[in-house]
Amino acid sequence: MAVTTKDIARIAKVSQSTVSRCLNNSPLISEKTRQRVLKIANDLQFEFNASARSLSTNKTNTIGIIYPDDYMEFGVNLYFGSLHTQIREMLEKKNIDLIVAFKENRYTKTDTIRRLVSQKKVDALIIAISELEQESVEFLANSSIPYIFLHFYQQVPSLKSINQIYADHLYGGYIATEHLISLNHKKIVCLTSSDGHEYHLRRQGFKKALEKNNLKYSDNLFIYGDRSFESGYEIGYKEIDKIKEYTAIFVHTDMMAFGLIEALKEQNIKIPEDISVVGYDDIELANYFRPNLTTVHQPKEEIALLGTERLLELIESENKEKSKEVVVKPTLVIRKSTKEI
Amino acid sequence: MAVTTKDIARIAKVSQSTVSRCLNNSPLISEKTRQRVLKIANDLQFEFNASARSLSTNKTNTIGIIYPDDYMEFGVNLYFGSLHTQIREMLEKKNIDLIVAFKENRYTKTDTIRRLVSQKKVDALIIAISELEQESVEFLANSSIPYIFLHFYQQVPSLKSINQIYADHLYGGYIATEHLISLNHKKIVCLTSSDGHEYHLRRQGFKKALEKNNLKYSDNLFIYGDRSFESGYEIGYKEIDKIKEYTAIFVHTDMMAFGLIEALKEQNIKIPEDISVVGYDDIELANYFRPNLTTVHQPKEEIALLGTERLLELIESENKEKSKEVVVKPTLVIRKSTKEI
DNA sequence: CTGTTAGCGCGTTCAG
DNA sequence: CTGAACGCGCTAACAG
Repeated sequence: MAVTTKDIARIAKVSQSTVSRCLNNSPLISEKTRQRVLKIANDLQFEFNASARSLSTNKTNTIGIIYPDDYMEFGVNLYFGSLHTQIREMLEKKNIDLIVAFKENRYTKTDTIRRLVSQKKVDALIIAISELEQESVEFLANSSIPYIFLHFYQQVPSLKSINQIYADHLYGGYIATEHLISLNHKKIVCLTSSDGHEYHLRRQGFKKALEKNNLKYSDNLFIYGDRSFESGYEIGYKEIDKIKEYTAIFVHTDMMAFGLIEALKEQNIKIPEDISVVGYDDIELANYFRPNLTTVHQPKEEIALLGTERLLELIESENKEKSKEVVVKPTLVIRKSTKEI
Repeated sequence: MAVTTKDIARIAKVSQSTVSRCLNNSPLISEKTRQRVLKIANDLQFEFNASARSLSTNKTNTIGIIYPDDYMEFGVNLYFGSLHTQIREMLEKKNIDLIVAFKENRYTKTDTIRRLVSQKKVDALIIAISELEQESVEFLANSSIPYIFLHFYQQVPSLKSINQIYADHLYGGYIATEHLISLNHKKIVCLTSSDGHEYHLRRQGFKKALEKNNLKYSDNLFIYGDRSFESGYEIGYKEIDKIKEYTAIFVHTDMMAFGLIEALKEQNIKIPEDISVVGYDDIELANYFRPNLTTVHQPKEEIALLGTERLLELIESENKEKSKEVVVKPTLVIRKSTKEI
């Protein structure tokens, strides 16, 4: 049987409330009884009953994180892995547990965010998905729970502003393209994805760079894939004629870039001699594939760090009104898949 | 403010316990009041307060999973990704939340398993690490909480047996080696890891296959790395002279195999023409790297499935006495990195 | 079928 | 400084 404060009280011959005070470092306790009680608690390996404590303090010491449904898909997983590491690190320091979840239960079709909050299972929520129904966003905004969006960048008109931190994808698209242009490439094509607002922004960055450099822009410059290795590979064959007309290609996910490169290699097209390739994400794999991929580094560590910091601040300060948006800039990592012409 | 059963009771003009009964599908409630109460609860988007409920039922509807500390390292992450997917799937059906944790808090140096159990934060525990202090194992065995070890295969002498499910690594080592032998390879070397009991077993399987086929075995046939891509790559250079003496190499992790292959390619050694390579793990990446890797498939989906199934069974049946060990066999996936000579 | 009561383990007044 | 008493929200006897 688990040991309770009552048990300790009986053994120490004090009241249960005294035990509670000792264990919570209340100042109004004599040093002597504190020592005695602490010793007993220690000997018995006492731990508070989390439910009871939560019930009376209204704090669970648990936070929830909502991951995208395709979290476990290859590539996505890689992307979030390092984010998760950062978050873990910070929570560990505060001894906060982490419930991982997805926005919807696929069987019962219930909204997990709403459930976790309403059930008071978590003290705060990290939303690590980039798209969320307005309804859920409003629910959160109207609830009293602290939350932070990582990777969210859509305005919800009915709300002034929400706590969020995200990368500047337009800028990422811009610097990738600028890099190619600086290497004298003038014929640049783009492999992107039709779903996901971030890809839209990356396309805009691409366009902006072209226009700034007086290169001709057209919607025709986009080839659409689904972000996966397989998709890149397939397009490397299907669209080979089109791709051959260009000297450089900007691919909107590293995984697609790897697939594409593989297909091109198989068709005896050399990277970067025949065509330069820039990826996006900078997943760890970019170091392993040959040629090492030049890519846009997503500042995931920074996002996780700043986001979690902010969240902990919100939890502790009870000062939930001030909402804050932070935009962080991606950077370009130049490796071996791009070359001057 | 959150709505409680008391609020509903007030509105419905019944007692709080009636509300509780309705919401818990108690048979002793008239259809009429049930409908009325349910409607109100629904309109108010009522959810039970998890802490209060746990406190009185002694169930949290949350289970914990303990991952290895290097979870986020590349490769390990990949390995556990698909395991996680399976687990999620099953828990979702039962509407059980998942707390992910590591066995020790690196800051406070406290034992997470003990804490989660003692605090009663979880109803059950999945231990997805392959090594654990005997002390913790005993703690679990003596606690009344259901738990299951995935990937554990060490006997704890003081205990009769524990709930565990694991892959047969000796067999895995055996079939990989047998495959090479069946392709007429007689000079086979092995790239393994010194830490981790599973690698020891894989080496034993290797030895067994050699001996069964009357091939000379010696401890000299082992090269030791640290399981990473980098390690495989480095060894591909450092040990090149040794490796060249063999026609096949059995590498104990896919990631090391990829690193090794890369290094060999750079030295103009062709796979599989010059040397056949068999990996171990069958991570998804094995489909992407060229040549596609022949490897031993870890039955991770099966482990996750059987393990979680068993755990849910334990939770529901309260029948925790019967412990059970399940061993699952890995299989060989033949791709392009091995060749007959 | 329904209401009343006690209790889960802990924090927190309120007295002393 | 300490103890008695109450409440957090819910389930589970026990009476009717």
